[in-house]
Amino acid sequence: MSVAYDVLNDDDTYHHGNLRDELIDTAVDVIGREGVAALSLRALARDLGVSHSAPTRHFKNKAELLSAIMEEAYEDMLTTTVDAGYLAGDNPVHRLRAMARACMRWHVDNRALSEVIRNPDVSRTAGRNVKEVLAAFYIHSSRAILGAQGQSRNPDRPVEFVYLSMIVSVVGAASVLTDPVYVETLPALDADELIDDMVDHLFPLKDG
Amino acid sequence: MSVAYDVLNDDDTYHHGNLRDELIDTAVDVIGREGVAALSLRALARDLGVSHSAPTRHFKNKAELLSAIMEEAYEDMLTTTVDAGYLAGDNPVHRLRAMARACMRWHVDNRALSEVIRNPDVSRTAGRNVKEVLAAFYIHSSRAILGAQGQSRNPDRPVEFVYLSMIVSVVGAASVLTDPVYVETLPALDADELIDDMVDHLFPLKDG
DNA sequence: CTATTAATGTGGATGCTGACAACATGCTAT
DNA sequence: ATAGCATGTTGTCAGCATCCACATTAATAG
Repeated sequence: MSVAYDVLNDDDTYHHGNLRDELIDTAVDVIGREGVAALSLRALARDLGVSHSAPTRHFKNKAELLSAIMEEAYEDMLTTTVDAGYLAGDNPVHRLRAMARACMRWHVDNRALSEVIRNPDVSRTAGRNVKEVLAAFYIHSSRAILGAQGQSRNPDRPVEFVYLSMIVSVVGAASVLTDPVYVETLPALDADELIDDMVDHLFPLKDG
Repeated sequence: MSVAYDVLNDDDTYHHGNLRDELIDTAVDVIGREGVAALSLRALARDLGVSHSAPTRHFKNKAELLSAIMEEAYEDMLTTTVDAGYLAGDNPVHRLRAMARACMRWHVDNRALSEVIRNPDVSRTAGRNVKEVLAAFYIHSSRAILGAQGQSRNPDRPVEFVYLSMIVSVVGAASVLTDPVYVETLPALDADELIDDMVDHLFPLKDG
């Protein structure tokens, strides 16, 4: 009894074919433009020309969609950061600096994803996957930190604290650099300069 | 004791008497327990034993309520930080350290308020008031930073960058210390220790 | 002290959203 | 071919934000 459909969509197949991925993509799009609060499963479905409850097949609810985005985001952040470390060569200090810089840049370059993983309402739903990624992140980072400490950078500061300083700086920079209030309040806030400045003070090139 | 209770119990007055303030209070309560996403004007109205559209008289919509909370939060954060600076005495380094520590503590001690002012969906609605508070915050901070630089702390680093480092550390620490994922992932994460450690590295007591 | 007005709270209506259930379609393997 | 499964559709319901007309109280002017 589906003649009505053919009138509505001429060349459309019944199945969308790639709904899950496109849901995530357009969701990230919407978040980047209007924020997490503006996200609506029904609006997403409309945008993709699909019935209002089609997303249910892929994400039981809104929290699950955001959770999936968070997982992908964390994985992307991890690989980006670790890759930058390896590309930086063998000098431990250079490697650590490259990792910190890459991680900060990732947040600035992926505003929407960063906003999602920094959202408490989302991170409250984090599962084992996310925690494993963060554990891996900690391992990679602490290895690099130990290497840099071998070159007399903060040699007697506990590794966990150095790691936390890095994370805190990254997350804080992401918050400040993407927050419209700070961006408007502070004159000439250039992301690259701030990132360089912070990395220099976290892990200085010269001995301190 | 409070008027609200009498209204709830038997002495049914038509007017609530203090609805605006109690809306804010219980909203902060809810946010602290369940997060911003769980906030609902109707649920607030129910909790306060008032009709579902009574809040409209005080806040046109949810965004306006959150905006009001943000304003109060910023003001509270400013005065707490500035007061701590004055109480720390005349030594500029001590003063700056006290301010940074107080600001971090404020975020940790006021999880819900901190969550609100770090929420991009909320800060997008920030008005002149909030921006003026932040401008005042910058003035107070940069004065303290200039004083500390007179004692050879980061003497040739631009004031704005030192200020931003402080803000970034504060905001980042707030994010990390209140994020369940990080709290669970990292072993024995003590807020006080981390704050002390970060303040020591931001504004060291000894010359560096 | 009273009458008028502004502030505050009520109740109902509408439209959007999340969530669930029953049904339809197309792919794949046997 | 056909059974089973993944995917998409329609229908429905409850919760919520928001708007509106109306009721009650508080404040104030005369």
